[in-house]
Amino acid sequence: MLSKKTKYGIKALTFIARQPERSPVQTSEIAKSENISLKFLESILLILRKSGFLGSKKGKGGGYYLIKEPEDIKMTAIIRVLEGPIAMVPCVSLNYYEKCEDCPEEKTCSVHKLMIQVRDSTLNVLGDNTLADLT
Amino acid sequence: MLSKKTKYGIKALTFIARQPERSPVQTSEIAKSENISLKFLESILLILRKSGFLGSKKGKGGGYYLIKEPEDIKMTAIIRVLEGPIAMVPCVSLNYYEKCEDCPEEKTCSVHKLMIQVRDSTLNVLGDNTLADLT
DNA sequence: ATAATAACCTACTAAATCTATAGGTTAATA
DNA sequence: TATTAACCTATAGATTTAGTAGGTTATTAT
Repeated sequence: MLSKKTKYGIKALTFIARQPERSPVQTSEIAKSENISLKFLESILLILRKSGFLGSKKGKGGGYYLIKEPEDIKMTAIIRVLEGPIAMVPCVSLNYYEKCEDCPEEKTCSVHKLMIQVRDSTLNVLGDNTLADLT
Repeated sequence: MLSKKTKYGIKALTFIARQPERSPVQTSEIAKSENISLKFLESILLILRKSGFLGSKKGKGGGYYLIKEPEDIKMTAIIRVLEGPIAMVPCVSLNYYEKCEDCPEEKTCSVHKLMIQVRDSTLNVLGDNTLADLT
């Protein structure tokens, strides 16, 4: 299940990407328009800024803006930052690999075998989609 | 992230499917071999029996056995029973559909658009794989 | 019959995670 | 100088997960 954090994060990024101009968008505007708790959204946008997706400007007329072009922002990158690993088990994760305690060898593990396939197909979809595709 | 419940369930089913004979396999044998808590595994196998994947036999020489051929058991079915919806958001779930409270219209929702693609690709993988493929 | 076995059932709990709130501080603008 | 909006820290309620505890029921072997 996708967390609300990730869900709201994607919605917010899409909202910003949809702006006709590149001027900063305020958190409150996004929160209101997308029905997201203001404080919760604040923390999400902060993460996205620190991860290099957004720039920010303080004070009146401030807000958040995209640093790169929507075409250059892959959904894999966004989801990895907000949700964590794309793989459904750590032992098939490319970016967050971890060995299973219970499993003696991955080669013969049925879950491993299956989840590699799921990971790859998900990775294909998320790698093919950019923010621009969701606009 | 895949729950341990589902992970263990798949492992247990694979273990049973791997048996050369169709005689019942005891929970304790699976638990020991796959490093799974006995009591936890008991509850999982119970679900799988009630869902029609396994048959059971009580008393000495009893245990669980497959009701259908491994080739006829799709991974979609197993995962839906143990994990719940395959979709990452309820609004794109085929079997557990639910409208999002925050989202006024799904048509223009970027998350919806993306998650439909993820759902379909995952569904393809899980629908193509049967228990026999993981043996 | 009786003892042993293994599935079956109910209830509970510790831990982790998620979602959100509260209450501020800092920097930029009017 | 006041206002604005990002930034930061801490906390708390709710939910889910993973597992434990302690039994009952049905089948088989002695």
